[in-house]
Amino acid sequence: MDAALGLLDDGRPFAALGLREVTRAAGLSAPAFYRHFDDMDALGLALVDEAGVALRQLMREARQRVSQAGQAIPTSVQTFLEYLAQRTPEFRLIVSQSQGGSAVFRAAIARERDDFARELSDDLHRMAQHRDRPIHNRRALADAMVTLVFAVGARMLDEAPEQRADRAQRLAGQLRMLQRGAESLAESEQ
Amino acid sequence: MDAALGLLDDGRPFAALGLREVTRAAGLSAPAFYRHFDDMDALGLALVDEAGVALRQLMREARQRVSQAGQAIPTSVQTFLEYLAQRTPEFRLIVSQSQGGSAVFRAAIARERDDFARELSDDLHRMAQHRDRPIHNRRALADAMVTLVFAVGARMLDEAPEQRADRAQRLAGQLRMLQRGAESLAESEQ
DNA sequence: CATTTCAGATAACAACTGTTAACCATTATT
DNA sequence: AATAATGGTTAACAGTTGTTATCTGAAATG
Repeated sequence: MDAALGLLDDGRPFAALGLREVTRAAGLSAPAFYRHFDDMDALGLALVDEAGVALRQLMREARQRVSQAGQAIPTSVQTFLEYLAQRTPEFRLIVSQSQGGSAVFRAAIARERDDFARELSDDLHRMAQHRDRPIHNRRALADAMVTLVFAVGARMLDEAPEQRADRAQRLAGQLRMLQRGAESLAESEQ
Repeated sequence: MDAALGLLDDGRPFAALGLREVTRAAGLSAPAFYRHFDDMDALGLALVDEAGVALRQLMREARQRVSQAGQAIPTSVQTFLEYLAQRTPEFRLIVSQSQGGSAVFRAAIARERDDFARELSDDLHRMAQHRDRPIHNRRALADAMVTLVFAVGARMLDEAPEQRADRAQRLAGQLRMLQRGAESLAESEQ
């Protein structure tokens, strides 16, 4: 699995990886592959699962930090940046497979993403009660936020740290727009 | 070029296409490929260019419709939906290559995307003057909108028309959140 | 009309692909 | 201590890949 991740530098899609190529990178013979996976697809799914676990860990960590330091948006973006630097290959796999994989893959990733959005939606609910500012359409807001974070994260993969910092700051601003907009729409609805 | 697009159904990444495979689908012999392109990369870039042209056409059309019918966000989303249905393979190529291609590809697509965002930003400027509601960070707003539209469009590729309609409606709501948020932030800044 | 360009073809190349069969140590299990 | 399971090996397979050299006919150009 590490060998496969290692081959996914620049935008190399997982589907363009060969079975033999992976075993070669792992220092094994080609038939040894079948001792571990039926298929290249099986390997890919295992990697997506692993990346999902890491993502959930990240989210728990972000929640904890927010509960201590407040500043929900900047803190979360900061945590996300650290995750990105630390788990670059896994995140690369997720974003690349989310649109460059077969149906099974895309379904698996969509599930991870939806989990993420659902939990964020719950967080927003709690925050809204706490701050006493209702939110217009909680689920749509969470969805937009997650979409934005993933898309910006994907673009950051190509960039140097300074550029990443710029983009992160812009991302925080965009998230604030979303949040503010959802609150404002809730008010003018009443 | 049509043959290559035809091979890109489900999430098949362009990088996983073979030269021989493409010529075979086109009803040609393999060496005939070299009469037209140096490389598979050259083919890919040509396709991206073509898709970019279609995208700019779309935008001009959307602008024209908005200037007649008003309703900027719903009209634009509607136009985008039509584009999506009509140019599915090209759009699929764009989203798949935007994260599953080599550096050259990603650069080419990023340029198209930034053009799109810049023109939208100008539109927003004009609209803001017209409506007399200033906007907080025009460029970031346009960027977020484009990001959202592309990401949602990508997810719609897998879906049936009814689901697409739902998602389009949600997208319109999310864009409205962004717009409203940008206006609200501009007000509270003064 | 002669000639060049264009767009195709066939044949052949070495290299690589995924997969299977048969075999071999080491490690666990009974 | 005997047996089974695990994780690896080599050899071989038919197919496929990208690329080159060489040839052919039609179309455009002079």
